[in-house]
Amino acid sequence: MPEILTQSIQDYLKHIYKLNENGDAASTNDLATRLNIAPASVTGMLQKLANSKPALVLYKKHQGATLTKPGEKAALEVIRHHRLLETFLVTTLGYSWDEVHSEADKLEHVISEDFEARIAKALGNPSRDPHGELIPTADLVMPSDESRPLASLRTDEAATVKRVSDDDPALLRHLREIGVVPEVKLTIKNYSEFDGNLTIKVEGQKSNVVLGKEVTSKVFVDK
Amino acid sequence: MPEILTQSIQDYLKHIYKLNENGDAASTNDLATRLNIAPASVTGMLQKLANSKPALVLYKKHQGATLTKPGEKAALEVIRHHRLLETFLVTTLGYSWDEVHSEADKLEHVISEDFEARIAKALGNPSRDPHGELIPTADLVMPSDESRPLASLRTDEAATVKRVSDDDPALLRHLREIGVVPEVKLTIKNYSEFDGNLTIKVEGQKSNVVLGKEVTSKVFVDK
DNA sequence: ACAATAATTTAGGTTCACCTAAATTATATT
DNA sequence: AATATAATTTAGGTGAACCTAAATTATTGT
Repeated sequence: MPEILTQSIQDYLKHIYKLNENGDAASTNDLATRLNIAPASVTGMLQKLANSKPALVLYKKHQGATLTKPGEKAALEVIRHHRLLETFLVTTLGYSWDEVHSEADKLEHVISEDFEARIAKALGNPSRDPHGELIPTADLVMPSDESRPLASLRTDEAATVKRVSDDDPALLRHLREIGVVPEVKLTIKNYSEFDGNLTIKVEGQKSNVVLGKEVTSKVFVDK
Repeated sequence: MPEILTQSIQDYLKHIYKLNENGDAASTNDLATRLNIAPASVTGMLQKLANSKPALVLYKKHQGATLTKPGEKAALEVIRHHRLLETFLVTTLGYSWDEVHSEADKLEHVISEDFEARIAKALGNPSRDPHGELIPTADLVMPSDESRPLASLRTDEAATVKRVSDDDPALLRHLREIGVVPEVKLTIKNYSEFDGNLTIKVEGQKSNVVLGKEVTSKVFVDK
């Protein structure tokens, strides 16, 4: 039924996409948490999205939702808008990387394809946003991502920061302060079995930092 | 009741403001036409806006609506957003003046005060948009406008174009073609009593043009 | 295996902003 | 002044996207 993709539907698809990236179907509860709405409301919407033609999600009771091809294309369109906008806000209007997320969350739903094309061109068709996150291409293909969580590294391993999660401004300000930004190299000095903390030497920083899983699961690196 | 100004309410206030500029209260029918909705829906919304606290409009049955102070401030905020955005799109993204209106109509409702401040600064706090329309100041005061419709001029009068209506792309393309843009000088060569047509010599153009009231009522000039 | 707990769904609202059709009120014509 | 016409309002919907409370289904610990 939704030949019109409302703002709300776009948000559902975007979050289902992100939850699907971790391998499994997006659960009702996880979606409710991320969308800040009641689980019961999510059930209703998933049923609607699954029964629309074309179906945007694949949904089996109690087993969460997965995107169909059309649903994935729609999700990638929103994500492309979001990441291009974040890049644009930083590059053109001097926003810092912790300030762009909420602004992009509102703008992503209202810009035209023309606007998208114009900022993409003005920015030189970037492949990553200011947080290092990959930008879907104009034909809505998500480039492959080799990076893995910083949390998966162990003592003496070295790697390069590729991207960080963009949705927590406080975390972003902290990461900037300790120099953990895309393309910076780092080395693991110690791994603690008990709490999963990592002691890390960051390229260009005098002293080591100790980061917990809350942080290291949101930073992604390449070897 | 609306301590939250929905997109829809913002649109009502903006259009009531523009209708009020012509001296009289905004009628139910005129609003319905401009908002592309049924007159009955307008009545409902005007009642709501009049009964909200603070009241955003002054409304008496069958006599149309006028903005209250809070309503006017809210309207000017939307208009400031719109006109700054139009200026930004033209200056920064290379849009032409006939392409910006619909994009700004969507963006005006979602940008933050921070975004507004950033583009205002980047543009050097402009006082007019690309169509010459005055931009309300940051403290939401509309600068006074001395201009009058081109349609009010008569044979041998000369004037400078100050602004043109921004909402009809086809008209804007035509005006650009014949050189009728802000700050251009022109002289009335003839006025026709029968149809109100004006024959006009536009500065920098070889031949005169004849414009009907549909056009001359949407171009504003200063002596 | 069975109860306790957690996750999910169903059922029955609500609000917002629109709609149509019918009734009413204003305005204009003669 | 009476009537035709136009503008406006009332009344009674609708669909989208939420909500809460209760019921159901899954999962987990012992």
